[in-house]
Order: sequence, then structure tokens, then C-alpha cells
Amino acid sequence: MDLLNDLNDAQRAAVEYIDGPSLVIAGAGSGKTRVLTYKIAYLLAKGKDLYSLLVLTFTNKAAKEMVERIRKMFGETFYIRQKYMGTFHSVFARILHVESDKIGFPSDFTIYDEADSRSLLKSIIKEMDMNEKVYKPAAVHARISMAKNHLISVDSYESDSDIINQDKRAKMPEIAKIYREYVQRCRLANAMDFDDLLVYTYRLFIERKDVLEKYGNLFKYIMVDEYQDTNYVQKKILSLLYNAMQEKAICAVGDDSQSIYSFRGADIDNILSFTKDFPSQDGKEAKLFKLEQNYRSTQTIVEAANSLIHHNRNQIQKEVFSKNDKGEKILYKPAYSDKEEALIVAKNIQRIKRQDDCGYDQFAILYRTNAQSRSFEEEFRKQGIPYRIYGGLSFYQRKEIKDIIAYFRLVANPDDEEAFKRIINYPARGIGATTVMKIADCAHQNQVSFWEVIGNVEHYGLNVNKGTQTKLEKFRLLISSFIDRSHTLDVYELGDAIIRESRISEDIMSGKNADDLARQENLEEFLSGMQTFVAGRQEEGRMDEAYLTDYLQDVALLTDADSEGEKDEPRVSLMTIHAAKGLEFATVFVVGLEENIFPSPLAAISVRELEEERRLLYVAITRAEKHCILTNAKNRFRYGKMEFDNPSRFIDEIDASLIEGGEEAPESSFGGGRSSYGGYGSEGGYGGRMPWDRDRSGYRRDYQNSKPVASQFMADPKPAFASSAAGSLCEGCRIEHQRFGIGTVLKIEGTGENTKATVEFQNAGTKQLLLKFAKFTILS
DNA sequence: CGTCGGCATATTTTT
DNA sequence: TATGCCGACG
Repeated sequence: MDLLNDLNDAQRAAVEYIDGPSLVIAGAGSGKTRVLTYKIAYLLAKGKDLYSLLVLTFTNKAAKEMVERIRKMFGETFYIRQKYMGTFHSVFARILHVESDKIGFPSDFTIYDEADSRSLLKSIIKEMDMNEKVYKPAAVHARISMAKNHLISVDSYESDSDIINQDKRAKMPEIAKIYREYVQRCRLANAMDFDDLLVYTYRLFIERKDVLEKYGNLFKYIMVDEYQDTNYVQKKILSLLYNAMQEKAICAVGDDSQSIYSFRGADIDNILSFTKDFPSQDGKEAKLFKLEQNYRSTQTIVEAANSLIHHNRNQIQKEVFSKNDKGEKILYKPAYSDKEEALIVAKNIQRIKRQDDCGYDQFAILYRTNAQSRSFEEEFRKQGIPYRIYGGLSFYQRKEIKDIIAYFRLVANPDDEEAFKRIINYPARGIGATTVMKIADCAHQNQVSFWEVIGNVEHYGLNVNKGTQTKLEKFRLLISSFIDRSHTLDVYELGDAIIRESRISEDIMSGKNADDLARQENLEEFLSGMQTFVAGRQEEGRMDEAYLTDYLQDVALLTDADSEGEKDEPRVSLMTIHAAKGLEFATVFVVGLEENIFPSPLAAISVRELEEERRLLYVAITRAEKHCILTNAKNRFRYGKMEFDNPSRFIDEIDASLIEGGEEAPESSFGGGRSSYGGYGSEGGYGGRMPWDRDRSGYRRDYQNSKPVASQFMADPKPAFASSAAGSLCEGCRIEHQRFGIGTVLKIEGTGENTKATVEFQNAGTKQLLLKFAKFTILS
């Protein structure tokens, strides 16, 4: 078969083996995604139906990338029906939305994100009169999450003396009680948190053999990406499905050396024991394939990474190698201070940029903790080096976005307690904390949802005065009116109504300082997102799936990086090593290689965690294609104080013959000490904010594209986002679209409200636009 | 109800 | 240093 010619022997063997279980250990840069996508293509070519493939990844980004690649091979029709390809959470959520009634959940359940979970826990802790200082919501949630990921129910939690003792040692002996209430409250709110999506899927399959059988029959092949990151419950679900399959076939791809998420419950033992956990039909161990040729990095980089990782005990034997150039040695540059460290990095960026004649986007600064970005930001700003910081708040976590989504959620599922609390008084409608407390008490006593209470104030004996009662009723009617419309209006139309009638638009559009503007732009971006969603569904001929519930399913699990992609000016990337997984750069700086930072002092006590830190550095180094530079600082400004640090032990673990440098840099920099810090703060020095600065809310903006929606909102509150000059559009016209840029109209069809145009954009591909919504100007 | 100032607090974070 | 949260106040 043609497509196999692009693969090396090991890759091809892994792709071609489809008759039983297999584990593919894919060393860094060895073409893991390639194998995965080619394998899917191979299975399809062998006649397997797309629906019969269960393909699971961890991130939306990975899922998307895979779909894109396969679409390139199979054409446009492909992505219309990738029902069982996606993240663990999204695929299981999809299954649960269909099956949840069988385990006592209405199918319109909402998904609580991390913030919702914490907020709920906070309320519970408060209600139980526990000390919030002791029972920190995040810490409590971590415990509960750990329990869920290990399929430990409330009852087993309570009766497990080990666990209870751990809690006691952590001075939180009552977590079991909180856990019980939390589960109960999620049920009442008809909500599942991220972990529940897995736990309830597991329970669904355990409790309902018929459902398990159904999916067991449906799936002919299971594929899992990043298997080293799976946790216990994920493994158990896979195992159930696997055993229910008629012909047992699963392929897990991963790299034990890149397991860096154990603090999230990932269990490296899963990958180490895969071949035993998933035996073939006749009871033999699963086949093991190893991809050991690295195509990404120089020999030196690969060998350096190898020499480091060999200090780990617990790993699958493999020898990653490269046939690329030998390349330069790893550069080790110790600095006197964090400030000087940034200076050295900046200098080296300029040097390599000149030497290799490459763009700023070829460089990445990788650090252990987000807080380390500061000194680099300051130095880059001073030198005019464009940069972008990854991480920080994701779009969907921004307050204004969460507020709107809370409305959506409440409309879709009025029992959603967190959504209710969020918007009951936003925008301000005179329903204060006291009233909410009363509702909470009342709901609690009667074991019903908040919504239920305000719908039957007398029946539940809610003790509020007449004025408050009127306000509550008004709120209830507002939401009800949205509910009534939610099945007839598509999500964009509904969103428009919600934003307007709830007076959110008034609230957000009124201000005009920098923060307000940022919020407005976020709102606009959100609206275009909905628009794109509707347009996309339309394009796929699925207008019956362009309603609120469909949108929420999509958006609930979309956390970050998705709104990525304005490829403007090339910039240096700054991010944590965790965030860099799966990426590659010509030049990588791994900074802050000091004891007390990397390895993290909290991890350095146990061998297991220390090994994970080592894998973390392994991941960092193997991101580099050509140049890898390690730095650290002898003195670091931290928590307002100057602190002394020794170089990281990991530096000594790398084969010394592969490293050059090490002598303290005789860089000119005078002192690098305190002196200059105050002087060049955000005010002084080069003052004005550069275009690549993060705005206050940490979000990138797009100045050019932002105007239309906002101005229309402010100027003319009636026909919301009526499109520009749609009337005079003709086939062959060139237009400039607000989001997609310049394109040519290929076809116009439909009339009036439903007129749509097929437009081929220069950079965004071919899109169908509903003229009613599309915002563009006609160029010719 | 919203804002100001004092005080504790300070990993990594796919969903 | 810088952020986030609570309590006091207008």
C-alpha cells in the first residue's frame, strides 16, 4: 500500500499490526502522531468503518491535529463523522449524554469545570462550618479527584483506614464527609465534574452489561495516544471495553520517559504493565513495538537526553538514536543572577538568530514554574524581542465568558447550582448574598435544587420579603423565557437574546478603560465563536445540531489552546515544560536549572517524584532540534528576597562530554544584582506597552478584527449583528471577512434570511457563510 | 453593593 | 514581589 512507503521499518510494523493488542513505545521525536494517523488510515483502507474506531487522546489539540492530518488524506468528508475520536473526556461525555438516563442522570447534565468544583466545595466547607484555611478547596478537590480516579466511592473512602489516616496527617480528617456531600450536590445539580465523566462511564459499563455489549460490538479497534498519561479509571474503562470486543484489538501509543502528569493521577505503571493488562485473544502478551529513531534532534541532543534519563530505574528498555547531524554540544551557561540569566538567553537568541538566519518563532524558553517568566519578559521587552507567553488563564475561564456560559448552562439545565450562583445577581439585580444563603439552606433542607426552590417559594417556605420575592420571580421568568426559546433559536440567536435581555451587554459595553475594552473584546470573540459554531454546523448540514445543548457539549470540554492560531509576527515562546510537551523548536533554552526549582524541592524527597522531575527535563531537552541551552542562576530574586541556589543535580547527570560551557559567564553585565531592578520596571525605561505584551487579563487580542460587533452593539441595540453590505454580493466578488480574511465568493445560494455564500479564503480554506451573520466588506 | 487596604500566601495542571 | 481574599466602610 502506498501510504506505507512514508514510514520506516519500525513505524510500518506498528501500523500494519492490526490483529491484536499492541503497545507502541514511541521515543521523543520518533513520529508518534505519524504512526497513529497512518494506522487509522490503514484501518480505514482495510475496510474498517470510521464509527468502529475508538480513538482517544488527552488534549483537544492532539485530537484536532490527528483529524486534520487524516482529513488531508481522505478529504473533506472525513471530519463530519468522527464520533468516537477525541479526548477521553469528550468521547465519554458524548456516550454519557446518550446513555446517562440508565444510571439515573438526565441527559442534559452539565459539566462542572475545575472552578465550579472548587466553588461548590467552598460552599460546602462553609456550610459545614469548617475552617476554609484548613480545608482549602483546591486541596480537598485534589483528594476527591484522586479518590474518583481510583474508583474509590464515598463508602470505600470512609472505610479505608489508610486514606483516613492520610487525611488526618494532612489535618483534614473530615474530607470523607465533604466528599459525600459533594457527590450528592453534583447529583442534585444534575452535574458531572471532569472526573465523573470517567467514573460514571465506568459505572455505566459495569452496571449495564447491555450497554457495554453495545459498545463492545460497535468498536472494532481502540487506539490510545499518550498512554503513559492514563490513570486507573481510564485503564479500567479501556479494559472493560476491550474485553467486551468481539475481536480484541487495541493499540496504545506512548512513551514512559515522557510521563509527567502523575500529580494529576497519571499512573506510569499503566504503560509498564500494558502488555500484561491487555493480553491477546489466546492469552498471549500484547505485542510491543519500539520506535527508537528520533527525526527531530541532533545526535548530541538525543544522547544527552538519554544519558540523563538513564538515571531512572523504572522504565521500559529502549535506545533512542538519531541519524541527523551530530550537531553542537549542549551549552551550559550558569549566571550570577536571574536577571543575568535572562540577559544571556537574550544574547544567545540574537546570536543564533543571526547565525542560522531564522525567525523568533524558532526559539522557546522552557521553565519549571510560571513565575520564572518575569525576568525574561523584562529583558525581552528591553531588547525589543517579540515574545508570547503561553499558559495563564484560558479564554473560557475569563470571568465575562464564564458568566455568559453560566446563563447558557442554566438555560440548558436549570438545576445547575454553580451556574445559578454565578448569575443570580449578575448583572446586579438586588439579590444579595443573604438571599442566596437562604435559598441554599432551603434547597439543602428539602434536598432539591436552587431552581426548584425559587420556582416554589411558598411550598418550600423560603423566608424572604416581598421585594426579594418579586426580584426572584423576575429572574425566574427571564431564564424561563430563554428556556422556551432554546429549542427554536440556534445558539447564536439565543446567545444574542441572552446577552441583550439579561443586560450583560449593557454592563460590559458601558465601560471604556483598558480592562473594560479587554472584556468587550473577549465578548466579541466569544460571539464570533458561537457564530463559527453555527456556521460550521451549517456547513456540515447539521443545523439540527446547532442548538444550545449541542454548543455546550462542545464548549464545556474546550479549555485552552483552541483559539490559538493568529500567526502574526514570529515570536519567542515562553512556557512551562508541561505546556511544551508535544512541541518542537529549533532552539530550546531550559532555564532555572537549580536545586529548589528544578527538581522542585517538594519532589526531591521521594524517588518516584524525583524520577518524574527527571523525565520533565528529558521532555524539555528533547523539544530541541538543533540547539539546546541550559541555564541557571546562582542568586535568584524570589518572594521579594534574594535567594542563593546551587545548580541542579541534573546537570551533572548529563554526559559531561556532551556539554560545553559551565564556567561562570564573564558577561559584561555589571552586577546583575538588585540595582537595576526597580529602575526598569513597567513604568520606566521603555515605557509604552508593546504590541506583543499580554494585556491585563492575559489574553491576546486582535485589534483589527474587533470593532464591528462592539460598535454595533453600542450604537444600535435592535438588529444585533446584522451583516454589512450583503445585498450587492455576487459570485466572483472578493471580500474581506472579519475572521477569515480575504477570499473569493464561489457560489451564492438561498434567498433572504437563508442566503449563504461559499467563499474560498486565502488562508482559512473554503467556508460557507450565512450572510445574515457574516461580517465582511466587499473589496471588488 | 462595591471598593479600599491590610495580611497571608507562594509547583507543574492535558480535561 | 504580586496576588488574592477578608473585613471595614461609604
